[in-house]
Amino acid sequence: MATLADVARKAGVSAATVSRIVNGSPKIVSEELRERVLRAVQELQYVPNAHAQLLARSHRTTVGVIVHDVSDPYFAEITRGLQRVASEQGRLVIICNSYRDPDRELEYVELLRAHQVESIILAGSGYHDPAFTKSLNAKLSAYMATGGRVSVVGRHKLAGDAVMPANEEGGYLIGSAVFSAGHRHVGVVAAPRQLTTTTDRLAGLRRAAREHHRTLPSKRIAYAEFDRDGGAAATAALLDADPRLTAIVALNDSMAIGALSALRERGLSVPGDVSVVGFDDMPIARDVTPPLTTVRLPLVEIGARAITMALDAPQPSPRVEEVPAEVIHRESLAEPRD
Amino acid sequence: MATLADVARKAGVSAATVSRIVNGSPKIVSEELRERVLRAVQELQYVPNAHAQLLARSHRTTVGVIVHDVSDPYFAEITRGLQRVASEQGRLVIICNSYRDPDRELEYVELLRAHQVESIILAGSGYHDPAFTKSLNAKLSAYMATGGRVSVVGRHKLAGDAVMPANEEGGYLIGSAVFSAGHRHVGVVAAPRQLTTTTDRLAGLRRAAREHHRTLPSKRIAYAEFDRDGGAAATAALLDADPRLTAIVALNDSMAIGALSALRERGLSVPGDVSVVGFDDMPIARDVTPPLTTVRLPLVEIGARAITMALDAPQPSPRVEEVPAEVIHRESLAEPRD
DNA sequence: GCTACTAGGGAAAGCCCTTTCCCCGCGCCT
DNA sequence: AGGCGCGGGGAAAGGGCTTTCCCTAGTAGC
Repeated sequence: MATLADVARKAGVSAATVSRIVNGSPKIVSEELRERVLRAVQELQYVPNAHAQLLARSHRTTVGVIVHDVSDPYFAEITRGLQRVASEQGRLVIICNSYRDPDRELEYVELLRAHQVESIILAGSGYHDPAFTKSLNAKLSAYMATGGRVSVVGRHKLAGDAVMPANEEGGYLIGSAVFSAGHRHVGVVAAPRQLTTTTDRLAGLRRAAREHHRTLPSKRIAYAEFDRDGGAAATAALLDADPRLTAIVALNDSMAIGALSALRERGLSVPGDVSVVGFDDMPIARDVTPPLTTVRLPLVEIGARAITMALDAPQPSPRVEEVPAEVIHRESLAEPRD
Repeated sequence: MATLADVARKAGVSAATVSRIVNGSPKIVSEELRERVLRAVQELQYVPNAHAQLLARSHRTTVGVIVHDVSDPYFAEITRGLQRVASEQGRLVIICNSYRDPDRELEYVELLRAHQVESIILAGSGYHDPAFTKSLNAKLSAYMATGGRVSVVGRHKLAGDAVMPANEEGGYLIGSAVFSAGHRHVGVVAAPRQLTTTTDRLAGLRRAAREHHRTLPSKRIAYAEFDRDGGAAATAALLDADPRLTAIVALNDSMAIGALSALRERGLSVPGDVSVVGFDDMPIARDVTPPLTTVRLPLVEIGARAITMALDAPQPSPRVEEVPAEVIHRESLAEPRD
C-alpha cells in the first residue's frame, strides 16, 4: 500500500504538505504543489490509512449503534433515521447486531469503545436481568466518564439520554381497541418475557383490560420466540388451550403474521372467526391478508432523536424523550361474531 | 481514556508486559505481574485503542461487504451466511449499504481500503454503465495489487473471484413454469433496466418464451422501482395497457407483493383471474395471500461461498462459482381460466 | 532601506500500540 | 566453578498520519 510518505517523495514535497492537500486543510498551498501532489496521489492510487488518521486526529467522527438485528424492519427503520442525521452531521456509523444476546451487547460496547467512537446508541428492548444491567451500566459509565456520549432507545434504567417509545401506551391503545370491539376471549402472543418491551406492552394491555373490567389471565398469554414461527407456535398453543378465543393480540407484527398463518392452517378466518392485531406496523403489515391492525411507532423519528441527543452538547442530567404510539386500523380487527 | 502506558505505570511494569498480558501473547509472564496488570486494567477500565492496534499489527482481520441494503431480506440472507463464516474464521465484518447508488459504491471501496480491510466483498446487482464498471474495476485492481482480496456476488466483468447466482436460469425456470401452465398473455414487472440482475432474469424469461414459441414484447414489460410500490405501479400500467393479461412475472418478490396489492385493488383474484410469480423467495413470500410461487436462490450459501473464496489462498486466475436456482411452487401460479 | 508581516513550506513531535531485540539472572551441566 | 541456556522482563523502533512550531522569502509600510 502506498503511504503518505510515498506520495510526498514522488511529488518532491514534505509529508505535511501532502496531508494538507489531501485533507483540505485551511492552510494555503500553492497551485503548483497541489497539482503535483494530486497527480502523485492518482498515480499511486493512494488512500490514507484510516486507522493512522484516527490515531493522529483528536476529534472523533464516528458513532456506534447496537441493535438486535438490522435486518429486522423495526431496527432497519430506526437505523434509517439515525443514518440520515449522521450523514447530515458528517458522521460515520458503525452498526452492530447483538442478535438479542446480552453478552454480545456487552462485547460490542467494548468494541465500540476500542474503536474510539464519539457516541454509542443502544436500541432495542432491554432485559430483565439485574446483573446484566449492572455490568452494562458499568461499561457505559466508564465510557461516559472519558467523554463518550450514550443514548438509548427504549431501555430503562441505563446511563445516558433516552428515547422512550410508548410501549406501555401502545399496549393500552391496542388493548382498548380490542376490548372496545367487544372481545371477551382474548389471547396474547408474546415475545420472551425477559425482554422489557414484552412486559411494557403487556402492562399496557393489562391496563386496558382493567378499564374494561376484564383480566388477562396468564394462561391466555403464550410466550415464544420473537419471530413468525414463534407467533405461529404460540397461537396454536393458545387455541389448543381455549378454542373460544375471538381475538389474538400479538406483541409484534412478525408474530402476528405467524398467528395469521396458524389460524389459516386451522381453517379459521380472520377477522371472521378470530381477530388478530400486531404491534410495530412493519411495512409488510398492510400487505398480508387481511391487512393487520397494529400499533405504529414513529421509528425513523425515534432513531433521529436518539442520535441527535447523542451529538448534542452534553447535558448535566440525562434527558428522556417520550414518543407516542398510534393505532393503525386495518381489517384484521373486527367485532366478535357472537 | 486510559492508555496502555497508564496501565503500565499503575501496575509498575513496562508497556510491553501489559501488551503481552492483554493480548495473551505466547510469551510467558509471571503470575504475579499478570495479576497486578489485570487489576490495573480493571480499575482504569482500560480498553485498547483498536486503531493503534491495527496500525501496529501487520495482519488484517476484517473484511468489508458492500450490499445494496442489508435490511432487504435478500441481502440479509447473504450477509447471514457471510457472517457465519467470518466469525468461524475470526474475522470482523464491516457492512456498507450502497442503496443502489454506484457512486456510493465507489466511495465505499475507498473507505474499506482506507480501513485496511483484508478483503472486500461486493454483493448485489451490477449496473449497465461502462464508465462506472471501469472506475470500479480500477479501484478494485489497485486494491488487489496491494494484496487485497476481492470477491463479488452476481457481478459480471469485475476483478476478483465471483459467485454467480443463476439469474438467467432462474428466469428461464420461472418463465417455463408460467408458459407451461398455458399462459399466453404474460406481463413482466421489472426492476430498473440498468441493473444487470434485471436483464439477466429477463434474458432467461425470453429464452423460456422462445422455447414455448412465444415472445415477450417490450410493451409487456414495465420497469419500475425495486420495491413494493414500484411493483404495484408497474402492474397497474401493465393492466391498463392490456386487460387480457393472465399472468404477471415480477422480477423480485417485493415487486410481486406490490403486484398482488395492485390486483386486489382492481378486484382481480390471484390466481383465479391473474397468476403472479416472484423471484428470490423472501421469507414473507409464503405468508402473503396467496402464497407466492417464486425462485429460490440459496442465499446463505452464496454469502458463505463468497467470503470463503475471499479468505482462501489467492488463486492465479479468478474463480467463478455458479449456484443454481430452483422454483418454489406455491399457490399464486395456476393455469389460466380461459 | 529597514522593519514587520504574511504566505508557504518543512521538521518533528506526538497519537497508542506491537514486536523485535536485547539484557539480566538463575539453574543446570560438566 | 565456569559456561550455557532459558525464562522473564524492558527498551525502543516502528506503523502512517496530523499538527504545531519554526523558518525563509517575499511584500508592504514608512
